[in-house]
Amino acid sequence: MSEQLNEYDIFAIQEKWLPVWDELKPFNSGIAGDPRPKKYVLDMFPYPSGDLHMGHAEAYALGDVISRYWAQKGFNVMHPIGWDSFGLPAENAAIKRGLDPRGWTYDNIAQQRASMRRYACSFDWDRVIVTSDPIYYRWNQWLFLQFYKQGLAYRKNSNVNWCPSCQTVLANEQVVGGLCERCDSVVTKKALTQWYFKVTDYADRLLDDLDTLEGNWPAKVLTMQRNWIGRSTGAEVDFVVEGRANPVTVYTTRPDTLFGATFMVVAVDSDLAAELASLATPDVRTRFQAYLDETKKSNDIERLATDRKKTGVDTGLFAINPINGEKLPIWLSDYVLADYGTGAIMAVPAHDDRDFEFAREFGLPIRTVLQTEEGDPNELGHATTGDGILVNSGELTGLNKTEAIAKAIELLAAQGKGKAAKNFRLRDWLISRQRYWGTPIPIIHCAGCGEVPVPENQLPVELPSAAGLDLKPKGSSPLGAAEAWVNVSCPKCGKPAKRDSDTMDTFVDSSWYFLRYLSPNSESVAFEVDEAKAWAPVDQYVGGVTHAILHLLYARFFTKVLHDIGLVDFEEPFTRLLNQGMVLMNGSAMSKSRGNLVRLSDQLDEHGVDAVRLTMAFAGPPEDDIDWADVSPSGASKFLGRAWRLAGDVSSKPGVDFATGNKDVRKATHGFLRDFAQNIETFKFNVGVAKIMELVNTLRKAIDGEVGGADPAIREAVEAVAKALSLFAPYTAEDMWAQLGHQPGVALAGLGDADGSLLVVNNLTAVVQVDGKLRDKFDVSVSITEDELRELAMNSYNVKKAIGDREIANIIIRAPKLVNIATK
RNA sequence: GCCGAAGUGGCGAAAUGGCAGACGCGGAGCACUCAAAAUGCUUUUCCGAAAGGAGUGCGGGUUCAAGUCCCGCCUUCGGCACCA
Repeated sequence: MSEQLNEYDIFAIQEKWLPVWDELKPFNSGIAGDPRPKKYVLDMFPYPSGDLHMGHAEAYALGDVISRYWAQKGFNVMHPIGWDSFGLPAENAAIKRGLDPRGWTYDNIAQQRASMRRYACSFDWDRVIVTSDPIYYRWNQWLFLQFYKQGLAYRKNSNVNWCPSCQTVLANEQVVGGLCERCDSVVTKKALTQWYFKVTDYADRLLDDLDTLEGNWPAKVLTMQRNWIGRSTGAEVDFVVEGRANPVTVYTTRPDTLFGATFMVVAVDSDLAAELASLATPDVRTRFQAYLDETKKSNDIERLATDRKKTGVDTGLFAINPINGEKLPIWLSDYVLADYGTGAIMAVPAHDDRDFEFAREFGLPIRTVLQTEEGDPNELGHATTGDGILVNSGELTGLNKTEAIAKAIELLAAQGKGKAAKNFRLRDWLISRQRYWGTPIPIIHCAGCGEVPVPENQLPVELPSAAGLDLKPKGSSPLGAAEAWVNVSCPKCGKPAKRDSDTMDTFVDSSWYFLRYLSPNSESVAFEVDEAKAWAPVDQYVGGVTHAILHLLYARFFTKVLHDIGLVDFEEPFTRLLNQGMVLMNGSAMSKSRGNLVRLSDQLDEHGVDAVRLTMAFAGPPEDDIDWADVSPSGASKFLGRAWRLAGDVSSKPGVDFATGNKDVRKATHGFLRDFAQNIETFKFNVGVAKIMELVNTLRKAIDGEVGGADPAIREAVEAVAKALSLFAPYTAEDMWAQLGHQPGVALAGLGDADGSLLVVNNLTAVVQVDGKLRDKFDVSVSITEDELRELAMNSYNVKKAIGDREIANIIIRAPKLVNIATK
C-alpha cells in the first residue's frame, strides 16, 4: 500500500484513488450470471449545455447516495448515464458561431463526462448513450413507425402554439402561462399541419395508473399529473339547429341544469363557428369575421386575463333545447375553446360563472334551476355552483344535483339526444419541430401515395451535414433546403417524392431512453426484450421537479404503448421517484445575469469533491431547495478531516475479533448501523449524515479517553464510518479504508448489519412530568415496573415541590419511559 | 379564483402523540502557540443574577400529554387557471 498522508489533503486523496477506480470498475453492471438481485437506479440524463453546474452536482450527489447504498447492500445496481443531446441550445450556439451543432454538443459531452468522473459518480461507463448519435435516434424513428402502425402517430391541421422567437411550434406542455417554456417569448397561434402522438387514447390509463404510484412518487407530482390530464365526466347533448341538417353536440358536466340553459355558445375559432356564420345574415358574417380576426391577433396572455370582459357575436340563429323544446340563441365567443369538448356549450348562466358574466354583458336571461343555500344568482351577482334541489326542471324537479345528472342523461339517452361522456384537459402531443438538430421524422411524402413510412431496413434516416444549410429559424425546417437529402424516390411507387423535413420534439428521445441503457449498443433492436425483463422498470428515478409533467407523462405514455405492443411487461416505467430541489444563491436561482452564479468547478477546487457532495446531502431534505449561502462546504470538509483522522488512530489489526471490544462503543456502532440504513432508505440523507457525525464524535471521545485506539470496537466503528461515508465522500472513505489496512473497494465492502443483541437497551432515562411539564429524570432499568417507577416519581423532591399542596387527579405511567402526574 | 404543501433558535435543520431544538453553520470562551492557522475542549432558544418562567405562524379544541391530531384564520411557496 502506498504511503499514508499525515494530514487530510483531499486533493492528494483524489489524485490517488481516481486511477485505481478506473482499473477496478466497481460499478459495472453488465456481468453475465451475476447472482446479486438487481436494482435499477436512474438519474435524469443531462442536456450538454456546457460544463456541469451546481444543480447537476446536487442531483448526481443524491442519486449517487442511493445507488451506492444499494451496491453496499449487495445489489447488482445498474446506474447508467447518457446525454439528452438534441435540442435548441446546440442549434442556437451553432447559428451564433456559424458551426455545426455536432461540434458544440460533443465537446460539451466530453467535458461533462470528465467532470462526472472526477465527481466520482458511480456510473457504469460501459452503458453510455447519446441521443444525437444515429445509433440512438434510429430507434426513435423505429418507434415512430410502430406508433404510426398503431394509429398513434398522425398528422392534422390545427391552430398550434407558435413561438415567434424559436420559430417553431410548441407542445401544449411547453407553453407556460402563455409564454414559451424555453425563451419566455409570448406564444401565438398558427394554423399548421403537424405530427401528433395520440396520447389522449391513453388518458384514462395515464390517470388511473397514478394510483399505483401513490406513496412511491411525491404527492405533488401525482397531483400535477392528475391536474394536467384533467378528466371530467358529464354528457354530450345534441341540440337541433334551425337551418342546419345535423344537430350541434355540446359537452357539459352539468346536464342537471339543462332546464336552465338560456343560450348556446360556439368557439369563435372553430370550424363550426365559420359554418354557422355562413348560414347567418351578411351583417353577422361581417361582424363574425372582424371578431375572429381580433381573436386570432390576441395571444394567450391576453386571452387568459381573467378580469377580461366577455365578448361575442350573436349569430341570429337558434338551437332547440332537446329537453323542453325551447329556442336558444346561438352566440360565438372566444371564451369557449375550440379544441376542448365539441367546441360548443350550452350556457347556464345561473350555475356557471362564465356563462353568468356573458349573460350579464349581453342582457341574456338568467334562470335558476337549482336552489342552493347560497341564494339566488340574480341577487347574488354570481352563479351558484353548489349542490341543492332542482326547481322548474320538469322531471328533474325535486332531485339533488347527483340524482339529476343521472336522470338527465337517462332521459336524453332514451330519446337518442344525448349520452354520458367524458373529456380530458390533456391534448394530443404535438411532436414536429421546424428545426435542424433533432430526429428526422421517417416519413416520405409522395404526390401519388401520400404519407409513406420509410421502410424499417432503411433506418436510420440520418441528419444531413449542417454544412451549407441555413439553420436560422425562419418558420420552416432547415432540412427542407437540403436538396440532396430531401428529394428521394417514393418507396412505394418509385416516383420522385420528398422526405418530411420536420424533426421530432426532443421529449421523444427521453421517453424511452431508460430502456436503451439495457442494450446501449444494439444495432438490431431498440432494446432487448429479455434485458428489459431482467432490469426494468426503473426501481429508483432521481431528478428535478421541473419534469413533473412533461417528461414523466410522455415516458409513462411510451411505456404503456410498448406494453401494448408486447415489448415490455410492465406499465409504469419508474417505480419510485425522488425529486431533488434546486440549488439557489441568496434566495434566487443562480444566473450570470443576476451575478449570483456559483461555479461548481470553483467549489471543487476550493473544497474538494467530497466536501461538495457531502454538503449537498447534509443541507436538508433532498426535495428542498439548497441556498448555497446557507450551507458550509468548509464545515463539511472539516468534518471529513475529523472522520479521516480516526482511521489513523486505529491501532488494532484488520480482522481482529470485534466481539472482544468495548461494549458501549459497539452499541453505538450497531445503533448507528440500524438508524443509518433506515435514514437512507427513507431519503433522509441529512439525518444519515448527522448519525455518522454523532458516531465520529463518540469515537473521538472514546479514542482520547479510556477506551483507546487499540480496542477492537474502535476498529469496528471506524470501519463502519468509512463504509457509510463511502456513499457521500467516496475519496475520503476509500483512503480511510486503505489506512485501516484493506484492499481498495470500500464502495462494495457492505455496510454491515446491526447485531440485534447489541441493540438491546438495558438502561434508559425515565422522565417525570407534573401536568405535562418535565420535573425530574431518573436512570432506570428497562424492566422497571409501574409500581417502582411510581414510587421513584412520588419520592422525588422536585416532583413534590411541583405538586405543592394540590390534589393528585391521575397518574399516567408508561413504564419504563414516562410518568405524568395530573393534579386537580 | 380553485387545488396542494409548508411555517420550529441568528442560520441550514432534527423530533413512531411522551425530555422541543439531534446534527451542523455562525457566535462566545478556553487549551496548544511568541503569535496565527490548524486541532481539541466548553458554551450557545428567549427572558431572568438565580430560583424560575415562556416557547414550534395566530386563535380555539381533543388528550394525562400536541411541533405532531381536529376546526377556523394568517403568511409563504408550488401547481392549475375561461377545460363548460
